[in-house]
Amino acid sequence: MRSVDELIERVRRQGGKATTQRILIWNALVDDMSHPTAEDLYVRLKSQLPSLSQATLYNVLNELVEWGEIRRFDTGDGRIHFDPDTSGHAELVCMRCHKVADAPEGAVPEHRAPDEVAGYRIVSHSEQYFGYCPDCQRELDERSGQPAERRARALESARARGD
Amino acid sequence: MRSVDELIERVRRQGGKATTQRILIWNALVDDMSHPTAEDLYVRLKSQLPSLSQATLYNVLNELVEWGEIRRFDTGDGRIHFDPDTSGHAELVCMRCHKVADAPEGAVPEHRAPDEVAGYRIVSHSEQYFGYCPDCQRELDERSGQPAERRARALESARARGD
DNA sequence: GCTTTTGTTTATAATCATTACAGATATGTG
DNA sequence: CACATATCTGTAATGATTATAAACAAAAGC
Repeated sequence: MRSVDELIERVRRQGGKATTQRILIWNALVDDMSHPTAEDLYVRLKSQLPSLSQATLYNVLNELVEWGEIRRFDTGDGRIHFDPDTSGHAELVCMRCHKVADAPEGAVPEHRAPDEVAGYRIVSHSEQYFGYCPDCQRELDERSGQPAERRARALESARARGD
Repeated sequence: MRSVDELIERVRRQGGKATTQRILIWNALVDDMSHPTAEDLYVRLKSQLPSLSQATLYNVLNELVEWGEIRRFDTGDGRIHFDPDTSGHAELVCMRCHKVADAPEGAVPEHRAPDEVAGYRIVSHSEQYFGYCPDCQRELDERSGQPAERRARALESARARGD
């Protein structure tokens, strides 16, 4: 399902309604490769539809996840990130700054999920590589000579600054 | 790192201290294949060390994750689950009841993470298959003839009951 | 062994993402 | 056009996780 028409068809088939909100959210998401959080999307969508409530956004995101149309994943930053790309690629997640990047083609094994595994009906699958991005490696190395306490404090304030 | 001695050595090497709490939490985790949440662990450990605080548990879990000694992952139930098994196997997660099972050997491709991908220093990796477990498939099928509203309500109360 | 240093723990308060709720609204249908 | 009902909105509630500051305990030095 990549077009709005298919979304509408699916909703209707289940006895649901093709609302402005569903269509808006789907359109915002379908081409978004930035791994946005719910908050990211809310800020963006609010300008297009000022009446939009967070509850609706969460509801629609959850149903899209349940249908396997988008994926949700955790990067360790305390929010859920969403991704419309269900093609089977992996993400690279920095455990220090929580940046997310798609693993470059061919860098790691890729594969589609089977429809069924051990009796489970599979609708999506998700793979993440956790580690430290080049920038954070550099910063960690610079601090490695310092006493442990200062190191910890520096790390904390780096987090506070904005991840 | 699979023994307490190695844990202690690692902590010391970083200028840290081998505390009762770190050792206790590591021991509780190292053989636990149940994909526990922080709350699960807290309840269990509290009986062994009544003074243990949640903050400490979270601190230690976070450091173990940062070291790549355990993995954290999201099942969609609103809490983080932890797993000491870093061997590269995948999890099966039910999107309705949020049960977690290890994918059986050979059911899906398995592989170790490389140490480096696209400049990221990788310390762990995590793969989940999301879908519906046999039990939930059965329940969803039973309800599929009913009007949409009743279906939604039934699902909600199933969630409320206890996932 | 005893003291000092400093990393860690504890208890509690605060945060903040997400969900629940109840009334208002909009969609699809006849 | 009117009806039935799925969905939306705004707000309150929830609950997992994190921040904070004082108390504690491990390691190092003497």
